[in-house]
Amino acid sequence: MSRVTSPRAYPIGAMSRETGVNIETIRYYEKIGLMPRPDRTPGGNRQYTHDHLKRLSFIRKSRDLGFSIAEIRSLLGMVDQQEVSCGEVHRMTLLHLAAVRDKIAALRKLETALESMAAKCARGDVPECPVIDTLFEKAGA
Amino acid sequence: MSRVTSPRAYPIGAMSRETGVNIETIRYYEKIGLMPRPDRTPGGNRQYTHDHLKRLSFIRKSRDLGFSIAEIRSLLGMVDQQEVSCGEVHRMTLLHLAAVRDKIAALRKLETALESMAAKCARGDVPECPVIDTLFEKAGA
DNA sequence: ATGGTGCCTGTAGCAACTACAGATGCAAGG
DNA sequence: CCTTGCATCTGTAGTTGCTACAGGCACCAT
Repeated sequence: MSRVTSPRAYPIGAMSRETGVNIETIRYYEKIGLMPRPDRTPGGNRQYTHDHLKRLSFIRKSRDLGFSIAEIRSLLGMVDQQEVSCGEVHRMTLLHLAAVRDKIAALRKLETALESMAAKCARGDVPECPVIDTLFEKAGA
Repeated sequence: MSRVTSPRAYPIGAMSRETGVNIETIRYYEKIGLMPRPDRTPGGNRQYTHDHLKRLSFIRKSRDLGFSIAEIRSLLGMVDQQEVSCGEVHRMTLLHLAAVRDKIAALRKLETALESMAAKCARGDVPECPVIDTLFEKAGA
């Protein structure tokens, strides 16, 4: 049995399996320039290296953290130019954090509104529905 | 001076002003069948009634509460058929509430992750950036 | 050689709008 | 009556971040 812990070249399916990014998405990242074009086999199949894998994994993690493609592009841009300004990265992270917190706050308000709407509900199969009424309230009249 | 508190017909701009829904979006709602086609002036301009206004306002509020177009379509469907099942509306509201809570929980995790990443940061203009390192960590190796 | 995956390109679709371009409508002032 | 200028009109394309085909070769094991 051969130990294949770190194969020389990964086909796209392996990349997908390793990172959890789906194949179409990997090709999409290539198309939009987030992932570099890899070498091809004589037949035209993509052959990725371990560096590609690391990069794709970076992208995946960043996406999971809610960074936009544009933000990731900018992070990777710094990495690629080997000019990572940690201050800049920190700034981006805080900006993103603030956006996340805003979203949480907005969703909490929404949660409260939905709760109070649902609480009013008699839940019967009656035509007078407090939820619908609430939505129609002060409808610009 | 004439009191124009409730004009007979609203042009699209008035609808937009009253509801805060922007003009293109109103036309879009018409195209996808959420808003009915209004009468037109001889020249072809849309002329909305107060009922249209109420409906658009309903849509706006529902969107603000995070209901999807599909959900709103279903709510309005019940209204249109004058068969509002309050139990059904209640069920939809709770479902939506659950989705909102899930989103909040996910964002909280994300918040924590971003906080801890940002906290590690020396913030200097150094090439070694803890944030970048974190993102590259365990990159599938 | 052949079978069955795996991979290829290219296009179209999803949500829910937004942003034009280029052409009219309409209402008020002169 | 006519001009001026904002309001609207239609239709198409762009946005974000993918996903889902269709129709066709590549690759590898037997």
